[in-house]
Amino acid sequence: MTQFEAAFDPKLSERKLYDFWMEKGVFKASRTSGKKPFTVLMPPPNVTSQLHMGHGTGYTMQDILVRWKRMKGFEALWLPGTDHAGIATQMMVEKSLEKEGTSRQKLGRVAFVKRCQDWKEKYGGMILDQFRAMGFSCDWDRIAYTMDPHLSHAVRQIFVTLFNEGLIYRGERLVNWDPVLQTGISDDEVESKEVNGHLWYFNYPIEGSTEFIPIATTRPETMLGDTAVAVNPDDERYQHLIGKMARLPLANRLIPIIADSYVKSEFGTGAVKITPAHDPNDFEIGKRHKLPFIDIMNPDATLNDKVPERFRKPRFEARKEVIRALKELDLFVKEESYKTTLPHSERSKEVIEPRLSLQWFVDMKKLAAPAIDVAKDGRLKFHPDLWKKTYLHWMENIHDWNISRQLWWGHRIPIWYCKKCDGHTTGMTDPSQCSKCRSTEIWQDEDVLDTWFSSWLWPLSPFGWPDKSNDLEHFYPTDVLVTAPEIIFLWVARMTMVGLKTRGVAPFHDVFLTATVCDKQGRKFSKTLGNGIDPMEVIDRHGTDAVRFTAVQLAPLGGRIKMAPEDFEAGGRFVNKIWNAARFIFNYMDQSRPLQPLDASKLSLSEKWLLNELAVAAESVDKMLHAYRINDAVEHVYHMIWGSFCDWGVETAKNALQGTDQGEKDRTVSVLVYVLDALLRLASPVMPFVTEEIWQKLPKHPGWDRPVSLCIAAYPDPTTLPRFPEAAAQWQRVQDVIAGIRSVRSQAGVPPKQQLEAYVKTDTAGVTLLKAADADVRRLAGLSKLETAVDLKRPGQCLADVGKGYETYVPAAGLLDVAKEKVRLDGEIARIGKILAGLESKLGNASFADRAPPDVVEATVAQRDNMKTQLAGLKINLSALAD
RNA sequence: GGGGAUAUAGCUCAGUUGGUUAGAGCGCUGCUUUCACACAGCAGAGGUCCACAGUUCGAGUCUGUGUAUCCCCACCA
Repeated sequence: MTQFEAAFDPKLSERKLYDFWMEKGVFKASRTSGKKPFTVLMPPPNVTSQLHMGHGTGYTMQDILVRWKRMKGFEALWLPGTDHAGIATQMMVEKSLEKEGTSRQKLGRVAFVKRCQDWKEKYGGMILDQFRAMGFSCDWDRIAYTMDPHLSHAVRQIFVTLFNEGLIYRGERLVNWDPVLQTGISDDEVESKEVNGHLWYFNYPIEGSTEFIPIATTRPETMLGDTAVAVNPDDERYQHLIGKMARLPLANRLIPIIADSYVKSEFGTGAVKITPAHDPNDFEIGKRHKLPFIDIMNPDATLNDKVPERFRKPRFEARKEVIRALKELDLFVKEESYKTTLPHSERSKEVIEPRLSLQWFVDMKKLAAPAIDVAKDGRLKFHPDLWKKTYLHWMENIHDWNISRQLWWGHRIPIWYCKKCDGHTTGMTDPSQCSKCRSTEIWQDEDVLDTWFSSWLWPLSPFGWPDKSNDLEHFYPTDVLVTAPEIIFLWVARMTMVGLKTRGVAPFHDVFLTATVCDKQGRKFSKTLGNGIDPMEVIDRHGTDAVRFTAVQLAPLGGRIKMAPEDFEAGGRFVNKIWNAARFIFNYMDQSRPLQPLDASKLSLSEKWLLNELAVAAESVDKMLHAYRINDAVEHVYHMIWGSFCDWGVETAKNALQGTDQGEKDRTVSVLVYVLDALLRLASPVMPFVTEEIWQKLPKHPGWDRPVSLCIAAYPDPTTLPRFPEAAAQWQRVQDVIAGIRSVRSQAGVPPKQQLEAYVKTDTAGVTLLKAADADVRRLAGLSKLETAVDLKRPGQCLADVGKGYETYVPAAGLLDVAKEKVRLDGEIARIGKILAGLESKLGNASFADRAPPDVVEATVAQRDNMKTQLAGLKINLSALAD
């Protein structure tokens, strides 16, 4: 006899079952199974990261989809992996070096890269262990890492391909320079933040005149790199100065006063200092007017030797020094408070310094065009749809992508420069001579590639691209990508572009953007706020199934998820409920008698209703999952199990189970097990552990398949599940009567234990139904006696419930509080009266009958009549109270 | 500055193409410790669906305006 413990122990069960799944290889995807593939790419987490509730929720959604498809008979592949996370990892390693009192410079490149690898080996696996704890059903045999040899090979291939097509080029540009990390970063790694700054006003003397030109700036220190002052060509105040020279204070250089329509006369003084090497706008103006570019900063954002010694300090100190110096010269005019938005580095949080440097770029325009098309014509869909606009907006205004990073951790740029000529050499193997002049004096670029330049190949490289592997042919394109909206540009858009470029097909047809997980105040989880929830901690407390269930139940399509640690209690209760329902059924199961197949001719009304509910629920779940409305699907599972199965199905079964008829007992258990089996299947993708634990104890039901694990058992198919719509509607009527009696009982303060008698006046069909369900009604409503008739005479003193198609009387001598009952009936009469009045006036409106569709009018009439009957019934009962 | 989203019960949210008496979970109140489960059962209270105007026989649902909150994008020194 199978043991059924009094309570489900997640800790014990989870480890055991995950090992069991691994051992049986149920998550492995095979190319040769003949099944249709369903492929999902796991967005590779950074090797450095820890599992947080964002992963917890987003990845659980993926797991649900994958498990669901697997059970539906697809060859489901969920591909796991990690990302080397260039900047993040390098930052972590540098920090730990700093603690040791050393630095990457002291260590040297080779040793430093080794340290990064060690770091990855040590900490890289932690998040994956946490994924196992979450029960994720990925194919671990296929795990990929962006620095794996064959993935690195793919990176090199795409670089070489794009370079040869002229889509990768080197240029001196103003890039977003992170002075802390000392590398350029892409536009997408920059975040604008509003800061309280100042606007300072200075005077620049005009050469050969006593006049001054006043300028305003938020960054006085950059004036040392000014190479012009610009005014609007139509600005009358400055017409006479255009073409003259100003003497740049402190630097003591002559700079021209130029006219450019970029300048807004109404802002500041209408005259702008131009620093082409340190401001993106000034850079453009500098190019237009062929101005000199003077770079006055070192990589760490201290001012360099292009400026007088006094100012060679960190940029913000230099700023103060410049102001002080201008005051000394009496050129300082005034200071105003000013709110402005400044670019900050996403990683180091430091203010970005626009810096002139030589970088490698990808020309994105050509790559973007097909990626725009697929989104527009629906080959690529977004869920929720509104993200399509965001995607298209970015694609249509795409900037070239700076892919070089002045880091050591990453894929080194496969370009060799020549000492003899200006040749750039690349190729799939390291060259030994310059491709242009054949010189052997060549050296490789010191920089590495942006991490995203490897992650954009995620739909390709793990499957073996650029080789034409069977895996690639089989699993590409993948099906759905589930990820956070923050990385639509960084990742989703770029994967789409490179997928189309290399394969001609978008790498997925659906993109599901997850909601952001926030605390109850709607603030994003952040380390500094300390408002985050540690998934491992809540798993420890409530179990993985509870965490998975709660996380996805709270997650609507898009938007925000407000989450608190105590929310997971709800999931825990649900797990407990399922466990106990199963345990109850087990108590009545006799292992010596085999389960019977479903026999529709022998089913009771309530059983037909329950089976019908199951079919309806399975259909809803299927529909919701297809639409990626995972929270709604989970909600349906919850209501089916708790509301329909436990509250009604199991309760009504108790009559037979606790009765004496052994045949009826066996038959009832068989029906319950059939439904339970289906429900475990239905819930398995969401709560894989508790469902498997129960399912393994369950004897095989002849109505179901029995593979080694529930994870690969057939998902309930709404098209083949039996349905009994008529019986379901009939049982609904019985439920109404039961609910009415319970309500009356509760309002009269009669304890549940106290048996009552009830008399129901109803139509012929109702009488037949209630007679058939006599035992059920008596049990569920707590009756010692139930009498039904069409022409039932109202007993004397009684409580009454008047509903649709029936009137119930409960003799209440000694129970009845006349005053209270009168208040209740008055309330009911008022409520029904109001509804009736509304319906009457609707029907009285001539244009309603005229214009509303006939079925609506018909329904309204029927409802009006129903209300009329109910109202009359209530009034009779009210007057009878006087008896 | 541009674009987008949201506003429904104390809280978090459902509410499909306009059409029966606007729903759920949590919380709250009352009754019940009946042998699956008190992590439970049963019953109940609680909503002028942000405001105003409009379209319509009919609006939580469609349109406009306003208000509030949030997000994304953007080079005004």
